Amino acid sequence: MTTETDPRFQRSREAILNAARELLLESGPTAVTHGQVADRAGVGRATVYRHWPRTEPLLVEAMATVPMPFLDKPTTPTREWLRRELTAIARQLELDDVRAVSTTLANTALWDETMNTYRAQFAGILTDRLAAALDDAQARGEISLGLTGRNAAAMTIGPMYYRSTIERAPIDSALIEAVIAALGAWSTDH
Amino acid sequence: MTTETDPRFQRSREAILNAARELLLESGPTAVTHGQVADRAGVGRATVYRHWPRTEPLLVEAMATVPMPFLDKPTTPTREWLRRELTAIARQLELDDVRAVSTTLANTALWDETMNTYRAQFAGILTDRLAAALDDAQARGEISLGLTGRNAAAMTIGPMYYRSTIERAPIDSALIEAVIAALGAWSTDH
DNA sequence: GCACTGCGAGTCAAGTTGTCTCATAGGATG
DNA sequence: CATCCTATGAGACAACTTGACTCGCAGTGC
Repeated sequence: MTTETDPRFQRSREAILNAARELLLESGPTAVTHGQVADRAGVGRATVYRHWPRTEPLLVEAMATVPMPFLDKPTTPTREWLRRELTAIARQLELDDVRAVSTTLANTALWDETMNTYRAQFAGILTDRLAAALDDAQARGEISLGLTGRNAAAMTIGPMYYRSTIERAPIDSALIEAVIAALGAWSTDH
Repeated sequence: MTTETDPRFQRSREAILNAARELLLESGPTAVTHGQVADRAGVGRATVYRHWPRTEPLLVEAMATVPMPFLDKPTTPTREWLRRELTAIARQLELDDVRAVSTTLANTALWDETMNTYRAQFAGILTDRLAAALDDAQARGEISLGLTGRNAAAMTIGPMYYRSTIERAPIDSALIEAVIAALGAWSTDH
């Protein structure tokens, strides 16, 4: 039996990750310390140090346990798929934990390389999936794109992200329709 | 002579604010502690406590010393004014300190009421100024708005903010043109 | 020069951080 | 069931941080 498969190891690991996530959501990234995590998780402080000698990687892994909004596999018509997916992202952004994770990510990534890697990965997935779906829609003649695939992610998710994290107001469907319309000229016969 | 006008008081205050700002930009909000600020500012630790018994208000005031991008007084044609102002905001967002302040604001405001007040104020100024300028442009017949004034700020600043803080990539002029076009139907004779 | 007061340096208790040790008990193996 | 292995909890520990307080000094206005 290796360490990784030991049930005791797994139990501690899960308890620590859950505690770290709860602390992040309740009190912010600064609350994720070895001591507070140990108390919350009901494990010894030494155990937290054994699993994660540094808090940053623990915070990254704890954040990764929060279900983040990603774009699902594209369906046609692309416009309907977009409306559905963006509405889903809007709903997710209303959740405290998604806001906490995304703003913590954007902030801590400025000074922590581990966080920056996670940020780049997160942004890359969204950009790539949206660009691929839109390229496909254009190839099928559903849209004549008004901007590059690279700019599409910023143009669609950007306004919702800003509304949710800076303005801290709900995302109305008019905003979603506006960003969809802003992508280019949609053909009517789809 | 009151305390506030005492040059010694002012000198300490400035040195502390500068040190706090430098620490924020170099190492993030967690680096802004009484001890580190005192060392950096070249003042005694007790002096920092005398001026700011708690670190959050110090952090807020230090952040307020960073020149943030705001929309300048509108000129006509509104489209030109917008292009100029958004380009200025884009340039500002490329600066490390503006990114640091805005992401710190979005993140810490989730758990700190002082920060949340500052965030609301910041967001409100941008939203109001943009809405006023666009309403005026519509009254003058320069644009037929495709969205509410309330959604205009998210639609224009959102994509640039997302590009700069989540994607961490430069803001190209195509993105700026795209957000301007997305606001509505611009008349050609202006 | 004189009175005032902000300041630096230092002290102190309480709490935190990171490391280490050791007895215990959970779990695999036979 | 007996045996071995090892993750764990409890605790000790030094180093450091935090927040509060004291006091002599020196910059400042009069």
